[in-house]
Amino acid sequence: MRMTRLALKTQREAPADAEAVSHQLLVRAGYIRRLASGVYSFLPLGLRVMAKLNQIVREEFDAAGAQELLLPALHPVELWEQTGRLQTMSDVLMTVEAKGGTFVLGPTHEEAVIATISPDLESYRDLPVTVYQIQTKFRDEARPRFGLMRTREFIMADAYSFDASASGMKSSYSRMYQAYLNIFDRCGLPYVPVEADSGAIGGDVNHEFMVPSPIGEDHFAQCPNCGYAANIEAAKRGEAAGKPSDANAPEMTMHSTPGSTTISEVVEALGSQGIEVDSSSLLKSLAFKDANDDVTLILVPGDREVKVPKGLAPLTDNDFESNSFLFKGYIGPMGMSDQGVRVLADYSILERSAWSAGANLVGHHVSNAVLGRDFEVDEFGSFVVVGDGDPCPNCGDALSLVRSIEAGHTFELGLSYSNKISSATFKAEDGTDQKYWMGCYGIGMSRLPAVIAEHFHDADGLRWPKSVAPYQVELLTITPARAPEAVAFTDDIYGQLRERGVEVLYDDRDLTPGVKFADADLIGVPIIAIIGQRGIANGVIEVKKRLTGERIEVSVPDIVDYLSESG
RNA sequence: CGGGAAGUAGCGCAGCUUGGUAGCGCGCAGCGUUCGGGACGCUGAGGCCGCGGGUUCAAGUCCCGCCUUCCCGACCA
Repeated sequence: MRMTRLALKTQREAPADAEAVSHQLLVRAGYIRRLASGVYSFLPLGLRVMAKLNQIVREEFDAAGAQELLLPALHPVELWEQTGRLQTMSDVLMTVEAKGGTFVLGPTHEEAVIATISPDLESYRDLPVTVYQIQTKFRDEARPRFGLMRTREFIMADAYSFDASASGMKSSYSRMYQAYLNIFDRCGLPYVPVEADSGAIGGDVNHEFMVPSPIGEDHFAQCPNCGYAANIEAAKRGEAAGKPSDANAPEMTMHSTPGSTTISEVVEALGSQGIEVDSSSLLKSLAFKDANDDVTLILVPGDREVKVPKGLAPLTDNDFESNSFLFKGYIGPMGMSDQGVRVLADYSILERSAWSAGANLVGHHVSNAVLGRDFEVDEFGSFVVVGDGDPCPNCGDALSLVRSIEAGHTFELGLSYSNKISSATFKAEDGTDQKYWMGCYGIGMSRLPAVIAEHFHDADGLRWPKSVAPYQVELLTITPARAPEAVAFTDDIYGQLRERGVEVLYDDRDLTPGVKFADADLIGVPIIAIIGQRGIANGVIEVKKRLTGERIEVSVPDIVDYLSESG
């Protein structure tokens, strides 16, 4: 493509609303442009990058046995009522009122794919099948940000596997998992597959593909020793080398702490009475109820955030009334088993012998409550949001937290969707109707250019890896208006390279050299060939590798071969 | 949804305190000089100063309401 013909205008300054480097560079270099908050157009260069990424996904998904199709973006609202997600995902759903009724603008396509494909999957003989699409999704994000990173309209590659059994699902899952590894490898990105929480999607086993980044909105915990890696929402801590409880601690003592119902207030109230406590030596005792309204108490250190196990919900004011022995703000673990309350404690509770805690009496807390002497715990486990330095659940080494961007997510859904949609059945070998065992697999395609740009840039601009670059080679002529020989030469090799199928961007604009160099660096094509009268006279062409900054001279007769091989 | 900041030419910004002919840089058009790392001179085009109302002889500027955008938090496949 000749730049004199290319719809492109680079900008020297980034728009004021661009915070992230990727956002600034993609806008400045003319890859994307904002149309509304969280809504971006892909300009010709940006679309070429998307096309490269889409091709990588198609090749790897196809190789894994998946078949491409295209589902609608408009979904009849009834479909979403069936699975209950009209309510559970209402925060992000955008709807359209049309003559034919109400439609959901698909934020994900589990419902739509089942409704579409189930007529073709009537028998166990038809399974397994994996289908995928690359499609625009809509989510009414509370806060779009960082350019392409979090948008309200975005492109996702999403695949769905259908199997006749749990084991079949697992093998479909592992094929797609491998495809994911291949895809991120080919994008040149550093990434870590981590165990994840399934969130609103539901299901059991699932992995997120995380790319470490300072602008990431997620964190995962990683063990440098054994390789354990899990999203902060799913990460578990292990048991530290335990400290035995000290039964010789001073007697448990009650203190008056009126009006102190938060950790910091209690620390202050006790401190003013000369009792040395800080938030880490105060028990945070939180009461939850399960589906049967049975109460569970969870103990974590006062400076830690509790990670609530599935199936438990915080007590409401009504619940406090019906459990008259629980006083909000003054709950402690002492005597709870007598009340029929199950007491769970984080492993970290084992690391200290004497605790301060609520006294189960309004306006009072106790000090020197000792585990095994003054209170009992029914079960220890991982009940905190994991932090830097917590022991790894596998090997006990210190975990570290890594800030990261979620680039992809894979789920074993099991029967969770099939059970909610009546058409999700097939005839099994024994003649009975069975439900599909499903998996789903999503990659945030329109997010990837931003993730890659975050990783591959320098002060001068973008530095695309070859596999996703909009063009492989850029030809840049110096002062074309005064260098007819160089122009004729460049026209010639431009034609030859195109004949060989090399993707070439040709900066034939009659601008001062500085502007052209700066634009080349900004746009970030991996190989830049600089052609001037001077080089031609010396029989050499200067070639710059954008990624490394390396400059080499290639003799004129070799230049086409060189560029088509390295490009 | 809570807290903060901002909307003036395609982009980046000044002008608002103290009301009186709307400016600068980049970009854009023309002419000339330049030409291996974002050159220079001259000329020119381009504005519902976010929207609506109010105060005033007069509002980009003061007052009220609304809208939009960005940041922090909450939320979140």
